Amino acid sequence: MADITITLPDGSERSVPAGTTVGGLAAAIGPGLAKAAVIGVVGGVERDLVWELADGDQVEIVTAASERGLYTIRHSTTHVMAQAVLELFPGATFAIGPPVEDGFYYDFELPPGPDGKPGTFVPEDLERIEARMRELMAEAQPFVRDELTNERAREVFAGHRFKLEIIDGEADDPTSATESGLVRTYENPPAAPWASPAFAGYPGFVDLCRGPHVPDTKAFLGHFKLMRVAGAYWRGDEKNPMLQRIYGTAWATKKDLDAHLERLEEAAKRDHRKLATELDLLSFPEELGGGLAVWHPKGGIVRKLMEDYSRERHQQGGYEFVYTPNIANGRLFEQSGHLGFYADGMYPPMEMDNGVYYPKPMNCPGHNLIFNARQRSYRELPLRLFELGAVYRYEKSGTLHGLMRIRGFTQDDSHIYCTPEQAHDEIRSLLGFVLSVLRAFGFTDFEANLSTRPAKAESVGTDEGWAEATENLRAALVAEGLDYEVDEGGGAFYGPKIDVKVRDAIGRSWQLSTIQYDFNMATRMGLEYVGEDGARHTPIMLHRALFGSIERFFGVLLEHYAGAFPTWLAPVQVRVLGVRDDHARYAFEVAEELALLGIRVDVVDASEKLGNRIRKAKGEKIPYVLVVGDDDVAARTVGVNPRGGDVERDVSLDEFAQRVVDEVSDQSHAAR
RNA sequence: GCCCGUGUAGCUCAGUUGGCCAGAGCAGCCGCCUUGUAAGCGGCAGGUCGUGGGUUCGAUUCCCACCGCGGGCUCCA
Repeated sequence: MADITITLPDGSERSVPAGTTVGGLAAAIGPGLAKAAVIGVVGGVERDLVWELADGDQVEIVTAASERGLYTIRHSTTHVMAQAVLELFPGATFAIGPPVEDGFYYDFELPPGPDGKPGTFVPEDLERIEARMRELMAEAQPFVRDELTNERAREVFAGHRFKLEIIDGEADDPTSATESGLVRTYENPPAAPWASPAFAGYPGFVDLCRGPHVPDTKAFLGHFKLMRVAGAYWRGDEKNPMLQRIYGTAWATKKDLDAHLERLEEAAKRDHRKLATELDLLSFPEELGGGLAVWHPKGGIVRKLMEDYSRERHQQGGYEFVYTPNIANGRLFEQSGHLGFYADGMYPPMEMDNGVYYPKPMNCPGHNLIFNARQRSYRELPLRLFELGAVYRYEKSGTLHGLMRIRGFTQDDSHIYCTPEQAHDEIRSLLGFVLSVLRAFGFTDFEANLSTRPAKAESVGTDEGWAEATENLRAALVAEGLDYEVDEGGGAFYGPKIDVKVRDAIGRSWQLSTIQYDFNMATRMGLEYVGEDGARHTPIMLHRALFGSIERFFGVLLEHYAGAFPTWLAPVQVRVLGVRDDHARYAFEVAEELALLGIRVDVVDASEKLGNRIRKAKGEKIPYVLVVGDDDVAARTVGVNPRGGDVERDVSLDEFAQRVVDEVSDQSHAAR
């Protein structure tokens, strides 16, 4: 047989016998790669290891170490899960089951129970399914690719209405594909035929799928765990039936799986709702209503420090401070467009004698009224209005989530009005300002999304306006050296935007800041300024939130620091403990001296053993515990027990005080 | 809003097949101890068992509804 020539990713060519498969090529390159190969990418298309290569193919071997390999493992694992479910629950059918970040899911519909409603999984079912999956994996059933005609596919999946919709092209499935009349499937031939066959002509499991898959149900699989069951609407539409979704996680090695589970545990430990209770920061009293929080003194001081710092920076940044009321006449929201576009997100109206009032869902209409309060000149632009504005939004009850998603919150909201000529520089400096403030709170790892114009019919403004605005945003991202992804068509109808995301201490990404153009509201609300030419012009209006929501940002910070706020933000910075009762007088003297320097300090008396008092202080994550005893009284010193550091004895009080003052000053100013 | 789960003291949790006054640790309060770097000892107090119905001789336990919370879906101009 003649040889064929294959091109590898490094550009090198290799001759192999005709009929060589992807797996065969991997073996020809080396035994290590043969073992590690999960799939191949042939001419840009992912293929199974048994795929036969053709002369001239460009081939890349994909291993489990790569993102694509891992995706394949997760995708194959979810097939095995579907097989287990369909076998264990006769009459069950299935919808889609793609790999997702960290794992996979599959959506099922179970046969109706005695009440006529579709069945549901109970948590114990997950154990049964997982056990069956491990048995199926042990059988090493091959993943067998096939292509069927539409007619044949309709016969095979006759009992599976969701699959029929996919075959007919009515529903999208990211992992299956129908094209040119042929339907691709993968079969897993079982060791013994199923008791109640679910697919015409097959002894066991077959699924619509474009693949590729691992070679068989044993290879690369097995490091997985079924995590939870949840409801999910078919095709993501709440008008459609709700299916039962099972989420799982799967990894290439046991080590990776364990590391993932540990990360989840770590995240659970950092959960801001748990820490908020433990550290007495804030609470969500049931009596107050869903999605509403009260701030306790310890949380209140941290919030105040955040807000003080924000105000200070904004003042330096050329912002002007404004205040607008919490409710407004419905006419304002008619004019701004909120009642037209955003009514679902607003609290219901209050009837008053002279009209209907709504709690404000956003601050922009109020700020626009300030702009409109008198005639504006180009000489006063850019005009930057800033407010820590409380807003209320009606979030559906099922979406509420601690501080991250609440109904009453405070935006650090700014609206900037400038001339078209100023926009480029203004956005550039705005983005720099945003990043600088975020850095002061300990975030160093940023990413951004640039969202562009949605379908024209849904959006306002001119092509030129959108193009220039988008270009200004892009230029700012480039100038700041920020990694960004373009979300094509992801902008709001009124303008393009940048969303800034940060990575926290355990690598999670949080979307915080946003910078948005608004081509809509300036026109709707008749904003105008008089230009150098004496004519009236519509200003460029920008929305900008930095923390986004003070509440949510606080929650993110709390999780980022795992409750251990840096000294400048810690509710209590220093706790003084006298060794015995008779050191109390000196302990208070120490506290007083520190307090005079603006340090937040408290004293706990000696009614408990020192060790226990230290333990409690550590539990409260206080940055510095000072222990004072006989030696310290005599020499005006302190014993310093810092959070996460070693104990230091006989430190002069003045020296310690200076250290704390310097540390606070350095930390809160580091980003400038 | 929809699906599943869950709801016992301020917090973390026990409470066998429905059966006498519902338990523990921590936290709180009161004593004792007088203490040098992550839990000294004793006592006291604290609960309409989420709320409201129902079944039952009897309900924290079983059923229904509602509310809150958790995980998802949807939503987030």
